[in-house]
Amino acid sequence: MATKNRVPKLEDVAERAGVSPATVSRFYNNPAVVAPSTAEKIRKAVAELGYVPDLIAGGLASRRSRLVAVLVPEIAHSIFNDTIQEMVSELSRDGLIVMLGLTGTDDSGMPKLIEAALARRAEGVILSGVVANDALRQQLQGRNATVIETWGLPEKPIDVAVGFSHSAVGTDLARFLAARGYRRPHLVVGNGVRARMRRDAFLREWAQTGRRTPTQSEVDIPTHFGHARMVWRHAMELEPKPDVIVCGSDLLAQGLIVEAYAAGKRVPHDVAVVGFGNLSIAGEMRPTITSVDLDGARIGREAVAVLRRRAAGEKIANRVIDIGFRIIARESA
Amino acid sequence: MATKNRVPKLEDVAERAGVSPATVSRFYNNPAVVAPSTAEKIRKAVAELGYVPDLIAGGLASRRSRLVAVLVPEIAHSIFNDTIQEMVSELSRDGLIVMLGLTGTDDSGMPKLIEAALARRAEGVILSGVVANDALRQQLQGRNATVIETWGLPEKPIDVAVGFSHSAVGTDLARFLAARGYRRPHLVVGNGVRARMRRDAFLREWAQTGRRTPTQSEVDIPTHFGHARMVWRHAMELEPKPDVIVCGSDLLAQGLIVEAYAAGKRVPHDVAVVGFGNLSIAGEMRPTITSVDLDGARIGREAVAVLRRRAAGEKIANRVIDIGFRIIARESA
DNA sequence: GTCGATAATGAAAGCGCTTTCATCCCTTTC
DNA sequence: GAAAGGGATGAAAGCGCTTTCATTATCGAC
Repeated sequence: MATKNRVPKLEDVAERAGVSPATVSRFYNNPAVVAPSTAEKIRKAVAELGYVPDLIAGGLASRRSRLVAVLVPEIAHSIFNDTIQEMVSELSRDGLIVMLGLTGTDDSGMPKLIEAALARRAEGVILSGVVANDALRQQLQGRNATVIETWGLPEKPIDVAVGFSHSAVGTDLARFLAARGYRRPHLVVGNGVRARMRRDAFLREWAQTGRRTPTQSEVDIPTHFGHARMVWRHAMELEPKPDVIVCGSDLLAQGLIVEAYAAGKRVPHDVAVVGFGNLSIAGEMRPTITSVDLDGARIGREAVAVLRRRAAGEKIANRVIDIGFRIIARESA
Repeated sequence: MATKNRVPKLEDVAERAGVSPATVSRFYNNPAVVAPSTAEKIRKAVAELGYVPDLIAGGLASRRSRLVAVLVPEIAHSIFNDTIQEMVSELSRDGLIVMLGLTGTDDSGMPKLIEAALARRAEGVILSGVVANDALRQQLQGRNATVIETWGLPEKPIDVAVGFSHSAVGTDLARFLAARGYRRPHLVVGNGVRARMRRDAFLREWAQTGRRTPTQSEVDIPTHFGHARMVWRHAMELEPKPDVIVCGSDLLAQGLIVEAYAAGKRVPHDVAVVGFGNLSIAGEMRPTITSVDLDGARIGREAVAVLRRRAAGEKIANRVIDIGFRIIARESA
């Protein structure tokens, strides 16, 4: 309101406060060095003018974008949401903003989004999943952005990775179910890299014990509630019937329980079900759902922690951070 | 790889292609005016150098940030996710990036995030919900950013609003249930402005017909699956028992159906349930859930359409866009 | 009182682009 | 064949900050 029709700039504040632009800049970026009385004058001028610093100009001059790109396949039904939630909250605490990019479940949007992130000179790029494409790896390499791959544990990360071993999940799940006495698991496998890694490890482990090969259904990712009808029908047609259905997500597991109810069957009495992800519904469903707990929020926290250490100039010794997982035994299996 | 240890800039491309920097800039921003042969030389130089334009510098010079801020309360369980999904996809098609901000369910993070958005000279600020705080309205006003309030229909929008009338939902729901012959609705009300608007309108309409006042439970927002146990218990203790439970979200409705199953009751035979939001599960649950369809994706599309029209210099005649809603009658009520 | 150290500030040169204005060189047109 | 028009390009002045380096003021120590 003070000035007419013009967004006030640093210079205007400086003039009004009777100091040089350099001092106003310091007031924002290095307040410790400006004298309290001067700071007060500046604060007053800022308030009167309604000045908001232009971080675009600032970013150009300081070569710091204060921007972190977070790229995920999708957000509508996503298991990544806890991770995103945590990252966005944490980053904004540091004055960083996040650019959200949706790559599509097939990651086809990735190249353009990475280019967009680099074009904005993002200080960090956080990807869900491991980048397989070599050209992309190249492009990400050698920029001065921290690149964090999440939800997987690549042998050679582009830069840093935070996740857990999908193979280990498959193996442990096989052991867990064998130990509980299940004989005929049916695997519901999402058509994505990670789901297949779990499946393969499961099959490998299961074969070790000389049992017969589990049956399988394939579903599109993200697997969700609505897939349950088809999976249920398929599973119930099998002969012999499976005694446990291993799902790629808790939502699908929940859906199967509902199908069971609707069909007058009981979980786990007639068939057991195990989920994946340990979403809040897993503990809230009736029966509660046995699931694999992943702590998505922790992935977010660790990723941000890496960014912070980089910003502080620390070397990152451990470039592959395994946050592990836990199989949570509940009522459904 | 071509240059050692230095991110190539526009000038480097120009030099390598044997043209002036201005021409390279035009190659990106106004390709129609550069001669095909020149364009080819530039393309080659760009590829060899691995050049990526610096949009921060570009933004400063052109006064276009190509950034829009999307501010929502939370993302982990959010009904806004379809809207966000749609907006992000659409915007990135236009070469715009989105800054995602989480304001918290009480919107306490809003001021800082708005400041952050303005500091980046965001071209658009999309808020979920209507802004009540006057200081914030002021701050948003008069910048040259398009401000879009969503999911509500304020009388006086800050700039543009895209949403639907929560009061109308309440009224229609009351009529709908009355027409179906229900007598004793129990309302589950989230402790937020919008839920209360629906509740108040429902009560008003219900009172019109001279029926007795519905019972209520209050729950925290976002309302979700896990609230169902408590709500179910509460509802079943009422005397006389409600014949229909009206929920603030489909997830809660789904939870109630599961509680009913677990208690050996049937929906809608023993008690009916209606949801809100028409998430995909509403149509997939057994029984399918009667719900209020809102088309969150459409809100996203309309918001982006407004941004596009502004960018094209059009005047926005209709500043309050009502996308309406539909009550979808299904099995649960 | 003088000297050196320290704290606070200012002057000015960029940061890597965009865009206006001017220039040059071909086509057309009569 | 000259004038007019238009297409393609270049030169140069910023965009609004940050940051280095220099300068001035202040203070304690001798």
